[in-house]
Amino acid sequence: MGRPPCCDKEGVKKGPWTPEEDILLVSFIQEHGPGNWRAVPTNTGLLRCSKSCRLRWTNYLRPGIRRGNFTDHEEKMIIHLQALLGNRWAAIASYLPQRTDNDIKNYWNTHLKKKLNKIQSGAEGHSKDGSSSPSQSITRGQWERRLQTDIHMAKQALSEALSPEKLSNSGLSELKPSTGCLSNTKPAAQSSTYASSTENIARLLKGWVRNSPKSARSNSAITQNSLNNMSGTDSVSSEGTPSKANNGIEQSETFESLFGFESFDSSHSDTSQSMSPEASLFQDESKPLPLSLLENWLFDEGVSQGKEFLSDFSLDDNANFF
DNA sequence: AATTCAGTCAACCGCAGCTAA
DNA sequence: GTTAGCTGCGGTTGACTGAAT
Repeated sequence: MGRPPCCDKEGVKKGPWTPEEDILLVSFIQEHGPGNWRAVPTNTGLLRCSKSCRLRWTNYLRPGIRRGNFTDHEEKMIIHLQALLGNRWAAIASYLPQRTDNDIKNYWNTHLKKKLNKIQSGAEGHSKDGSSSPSQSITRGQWERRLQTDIHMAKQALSEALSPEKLSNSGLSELKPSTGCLSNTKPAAQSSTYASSTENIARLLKGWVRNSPKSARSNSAITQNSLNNMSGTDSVSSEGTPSKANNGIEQSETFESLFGFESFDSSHSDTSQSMSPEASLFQDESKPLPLSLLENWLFDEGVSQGKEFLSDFSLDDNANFF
């Protein structure tokens, strides 16, 4: 009612972003901070839909994004979190603040799925029964035991993964601040057309915090920063004040705070409407979320949502198991 | 050297939830 | 209370690249 349309379908540019477009977008965000995406195309002159601008920012230009090779630890975390959370990439990404949900999703689809399939088919190859399909070849009991084992391992690995000592000692220690806010591990594949320009964008962003964006951020912007990105490397902290996080320089600190769930401090309480259920749950805690809470939540919701596999589990089994 | 194939990933699409008018 | 817009999310697509033939 009376609102201008999000983006006109005609006259909207699609496809890969050019360095010039990125610069426009970054300069706008430098000035105004992320959020209010609707205003971006009109104010910058970009012939892009606001959605596209947001995506470009969150998946590519946002400071603190780590690109390229996933560490073993990250890989394990993704596998285990996926086992627990399902394809909730945004939720998973919140545990890996330097990775975008898109990246994690891509990595899952291109690497991990295959890897797991291989492992699975390898395992199935051992349990030969010959007469029926692999999935039918194991008895229900065997299947349940295997599932229990998997879940147990996932649970263990997740709690290990989320323990601070592990974080500092593990591959995640690689999350130490790097020289640039944008990745320097850009795969060669992309470098041909654009990698060098991301460096330029990175340079542009370096002065971002110094000229920190106007703190006035819409709730949605804060929500986006705190949840979608969760990196804390956006210049807008909770309460909309410039944080000391700057261009990914404070990444390890960010990581700490993430895993301490400090990002969900009470100042975000007004953003809960747009949060995912798990995010809302976390946010209400405003302190480290015990794994058991997460699990409880998962099982509260999980049975009804895509976790039907658990419904074959007796509740007693679950109770004993967890 | 040319062609085909497979892998990767940035970007788009459509939906759902929320909010403003 | 209703409608329409905004944002976020997950699934999917398609362009690009390198390897294989």
